[in-house]
Amino acid sequence: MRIASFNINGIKARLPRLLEWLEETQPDVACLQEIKSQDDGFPAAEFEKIGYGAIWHGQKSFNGVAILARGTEPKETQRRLPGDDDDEQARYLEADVNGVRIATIYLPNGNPQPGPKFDYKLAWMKRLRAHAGGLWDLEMPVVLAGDYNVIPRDCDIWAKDAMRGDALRQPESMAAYRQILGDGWTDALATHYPQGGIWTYWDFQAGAWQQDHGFRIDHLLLSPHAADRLVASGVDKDHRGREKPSDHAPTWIELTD
DNA sequence: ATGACTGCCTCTGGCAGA
Repeated sequence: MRIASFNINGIKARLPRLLEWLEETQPDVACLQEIKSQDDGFPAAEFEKIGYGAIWHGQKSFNGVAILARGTEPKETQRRLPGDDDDEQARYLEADVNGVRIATIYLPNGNPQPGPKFDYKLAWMKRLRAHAGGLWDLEMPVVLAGDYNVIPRDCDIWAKDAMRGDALRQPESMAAYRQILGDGWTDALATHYPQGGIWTYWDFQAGAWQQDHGFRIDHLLLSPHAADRLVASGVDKDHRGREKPSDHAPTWIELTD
């Protein structure tokens, strides 16, 4: 079972790239972020045509998440991250697919920091940790897949000192991420690439892609029942180099059936 | 380094992204 996470940065602008990627790599589940579309603009029929069921949680202009499943309909279990009734941002969606609980996560960027946006990021991470605790208690395979907007380690970025003042690399956000791992969640790509050097994001600006100035911010976190089944993981890097790409590359894991 | 790119909705320029 292949489960992928892909921040597509606009589902309308990226539809050709997205359909091409689905047909080429045939993921069983695709967790999407930044669809930047309202619910009624979501191109569900396009996915149905190539055999994917879908659920989505959209928002005008920004954010927005979706889960696609090959040959089945994802069974929605949660539509928003609990813990703040005033939070209107579409950043979380969760479903069961073939016995695996899967969440698509678009964690707040948090810039500029310090400031209210960074406070929102840290509060959101606290809520995520609390909700993950409840999922842990299900004692089923759980995969928390998404754009975490956290660079976990020095070896997860092209230069040790790059992005130093950025919300993606602040001690508080890195510590909050480590805290979730400390609860027992497995960072799949860190397991397979302990030395780092594997990127999931390259900025559109300043020739970052051409110079391979990237970093790793898209993560798949696994509960013990999922981690036991983990056999492979990777990044579909070549899709970042195509025409009109997202600034993120698809990131995936393979679980045994 | 002030910016660089890109998508979105449209106040077609301002905002957000990372």
